[in-house]
Amino acid sequence: MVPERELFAGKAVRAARRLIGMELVHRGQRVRIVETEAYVGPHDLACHASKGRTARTEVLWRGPGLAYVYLIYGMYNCLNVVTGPEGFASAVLIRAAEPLSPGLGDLSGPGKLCRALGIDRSFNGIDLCDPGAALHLELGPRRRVRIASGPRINVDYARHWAHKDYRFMEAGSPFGSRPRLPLRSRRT
DNA sequence: CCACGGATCAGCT
DNA sequence: GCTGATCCGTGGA
Repeated sequence: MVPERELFAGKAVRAARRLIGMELVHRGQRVRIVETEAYVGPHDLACHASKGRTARTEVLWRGPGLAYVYLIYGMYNCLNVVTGPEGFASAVLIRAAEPLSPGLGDLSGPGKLCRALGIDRSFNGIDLCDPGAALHLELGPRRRVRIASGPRINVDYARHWAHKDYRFMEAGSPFGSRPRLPLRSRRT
């Protein structure tokens, strides 16, 4: 079952927490999300929306539940879920997942996850809440997860925004990216 | 037109 | 811990 779009229509931090434990499905391959980062809006210097609306980032303004896929360092793709009320540009980066289908290999990083699932920029704008979409989300089995938080990775340029605890990970998961998060931990 | 830097990763030290 | 690979998006001239 796909998640309600409303789950992503609020603040990015809330969506980032809720995405932990959800599953991504592409061509019959299935993964379980264990790590996310929130990019909370145009005022967040680490959020691509802070640079203004461009052809690349336009999907961030189109509404919650859509995929924002961009190329980083010339060689890796990163998958995000657009969040917030329509017109408030924010998103959640999917950083790592646990493989549920055989043969997927290591998904412990945003670039690796996209490479393993074959996600590239042609998926930009796809509706992740549409069960018929080539790539979509599904609610996993309902289960309580402990979530640890810490600062986002590689956003040192974002001044005080770099220190905010906008990175979330299933506590103790061996499938997250490094560095691990022994930080704050709380049940949701 | 051109220069610069990045929401990464693998491979090394 | 550090570095290079690799190329698009952006901003300035």
